[in-house]
Amino acid sequence: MTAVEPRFDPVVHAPPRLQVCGLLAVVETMDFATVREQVGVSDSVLSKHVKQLEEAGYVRVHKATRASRVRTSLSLTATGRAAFDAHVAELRRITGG
Amino acid sequence: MTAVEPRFDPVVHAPPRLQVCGLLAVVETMDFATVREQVGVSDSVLSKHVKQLEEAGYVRVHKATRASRVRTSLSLTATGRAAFDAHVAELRRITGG
DNA sequence: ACGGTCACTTGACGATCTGGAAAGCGACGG
DNA sequence: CCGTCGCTTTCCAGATCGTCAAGTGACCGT
Repeated sequence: MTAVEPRFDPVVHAPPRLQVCGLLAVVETMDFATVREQVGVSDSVLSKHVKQLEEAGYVRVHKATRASRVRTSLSLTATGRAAFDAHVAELRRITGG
Repeated sequence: MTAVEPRFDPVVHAPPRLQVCGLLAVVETMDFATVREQVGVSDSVLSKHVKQLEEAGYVRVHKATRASRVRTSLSLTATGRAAFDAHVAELRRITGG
């Protein structure tokens, strides 16, 4: 529905969020903790970036009880994938991909 | 798995500077005015970004009198090209390219 | 039931970064 | 001289960022 024209998306472009999107782009879902380790940031930092991605409608946050603990898992929404793809396309264009 | 450590270069990563580097990467030299038009920013903004790239040793600024006017032309230094290439490689890695 | 721990979340805060507007500046051209 | 061109610099106000500390809710051991 929402036409995603290739352009710079500041929500996606910030390094930590670009990494999160990049990780989520190749899997169906990834645990909060795993993303945090891969990105190499603190809980609070990841939490804040995830919140921004969530508010932009790019990431879905799912909480489920696993191993007697509430674990948070993240996944890209269709909108998020579109935004990420568009942004990557734009990056390639700019960087002479 | 060890946490992936992204070597983002903040000097190159900012949108306007990424664009400047992208432009300069495919030509030997480009006029200040042409870069300004391509990037779509004001004189002052471009000037400030160019200054940062220059201080990082990524861009060389050359002033020459042409048509009775001092024209400024920009070009990537070897260091700048290396930094840009490395950054683009990092972007591709992160974005799954 | 109660304190402690886990897995995040939120708030406070200082530091950094940006772009726009406008004044500055050196080199011509009239 | 004075004005214009082509940037440069300064001032400013807003946005963003990461750190640290405190907060929240669920669950576990005692």
